[in-house]
Amino acid sequence: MVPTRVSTREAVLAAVRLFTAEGFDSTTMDGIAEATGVSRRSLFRRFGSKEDLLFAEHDELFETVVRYMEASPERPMATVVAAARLVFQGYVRDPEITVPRYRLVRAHPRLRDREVAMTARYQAAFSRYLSQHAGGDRPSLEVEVVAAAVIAAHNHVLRGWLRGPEDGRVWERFDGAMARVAGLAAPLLDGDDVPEAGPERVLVAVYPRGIATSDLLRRVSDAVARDD
Amino acid sequence: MVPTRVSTREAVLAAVRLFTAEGFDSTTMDGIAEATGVSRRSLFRRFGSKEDLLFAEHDELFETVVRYMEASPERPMATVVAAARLVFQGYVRDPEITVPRYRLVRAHPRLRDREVAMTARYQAAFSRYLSQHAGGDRPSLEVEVVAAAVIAAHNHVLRGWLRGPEDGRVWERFDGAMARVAGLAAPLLDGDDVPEAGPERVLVAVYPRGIATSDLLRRVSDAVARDD
DNA sequence: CTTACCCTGGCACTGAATGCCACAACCAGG
DNA sequence: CCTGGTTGTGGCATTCAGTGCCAGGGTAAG
Repeated sequence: MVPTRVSTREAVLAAVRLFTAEGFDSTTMDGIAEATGVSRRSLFRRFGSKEDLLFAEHDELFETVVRYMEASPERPMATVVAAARLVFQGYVRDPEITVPRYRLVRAHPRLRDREVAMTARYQAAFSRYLSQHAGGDRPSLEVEVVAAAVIAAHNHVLRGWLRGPEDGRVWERFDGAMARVAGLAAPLLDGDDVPEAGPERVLVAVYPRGIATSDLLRRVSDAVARDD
Repeated sequence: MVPTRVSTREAVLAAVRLFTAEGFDSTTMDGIAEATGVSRRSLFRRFGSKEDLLFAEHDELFETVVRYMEASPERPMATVVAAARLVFQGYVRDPEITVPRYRLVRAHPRLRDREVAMTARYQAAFSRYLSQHAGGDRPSLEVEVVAAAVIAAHNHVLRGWLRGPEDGRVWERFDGAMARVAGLAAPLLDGDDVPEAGPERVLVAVYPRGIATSDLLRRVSDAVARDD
């Protein structure tokens, strides 16, 4: 095993500094190679592309999170929330990278897309995990909505922190948001799809003529849910 | 106004065909230029990049959807659901592009990221719209979760359709999923639904106990549609 | 007709990204 | 010690996406 010349973190840090100083587009891989002391060729080999370099340590975190979930076969929803916590911690613990990167991301649509892809990967991983532990072959609508909600809540709190990293109440905000989402998720992940045989029921709905069909369906959905 | 040499749709269609035949990476912009009869330079000017070319008509749809929402100041949640319906329709109505593109997207991580960025744009637009109509300066946690849920439900049904476009029940599935999400959203969002005055109608439905909620919603939807 | 505008195409150039090859460091087992 | 396999590394050449610049041509307004 040949040890790598520089750690991932060192390379990312150097890249973030250069991007911030000179702008993302103006910074060349030659420049980064010179700054890190690693050849241009090796940078491409290890990190794939200039954009990927900026998110390299985040990719490593993703691997960690996936392994964590795979090792947690019980209480799926709690595991997903804990996984989201790991991700959040990945940001909060390393503001030296994540905060300036957030500024770059906001200014650069291309980098923004790259970060969005990152969170989508988490969302897909959460969906897959929840689906497997519900015994489904493909993620159900409910599972995907829950995963999306967890990610949305995570990102909501995260963006707040990234705008003002001095905030001391981040973790309370995070746990509060997750509790809110978990409360939503519980009824979604439990009942619903157990079509048991039995006598018929009657639904009577009174509603204004001209109501949007989607609104009516929502009301019916609520009524049925209350009745179950 | 000088008319454009080829329509966006023609260009996208040509690109999709080339990508499918030769592979995305092996297809050069020179090749696309030759196939469309437009110079390489003009392709870059109009579509930005090789990836963007593949999603060009989708970008136009996005503009349409945003304008639609801006023109709908009432009943925000119903508007968002209708907007999602527009997006869904954009896919279903043009399988010649969307279905082969889906295959490309599944095979190419880079293209997948690009598509994810697309849906993220919708999600952000939905959040912004809901937030404005709730009188907030920034989207609240609730608003962002609802937007994420709508997008997740949309994508869930969409992926099902993309895997098997011959499915005749897509719209029922879509409306069922949206009704489910709208049911979730109602308690999350505050003053969104003021039941308007007007003559009322009565719906009586008889159905087996234990029926899947989505099935029930579909039946109700059909009945209302017949009655309108 | 003339002016302004805008879409178009050609050309040259930068730089990201990849394939190929050689080299150096480490780790077996003989 | 050395020998072969593995793995990270650097140099070199090449392809091609993407951009800036400029020139032509067609359209609409004055």
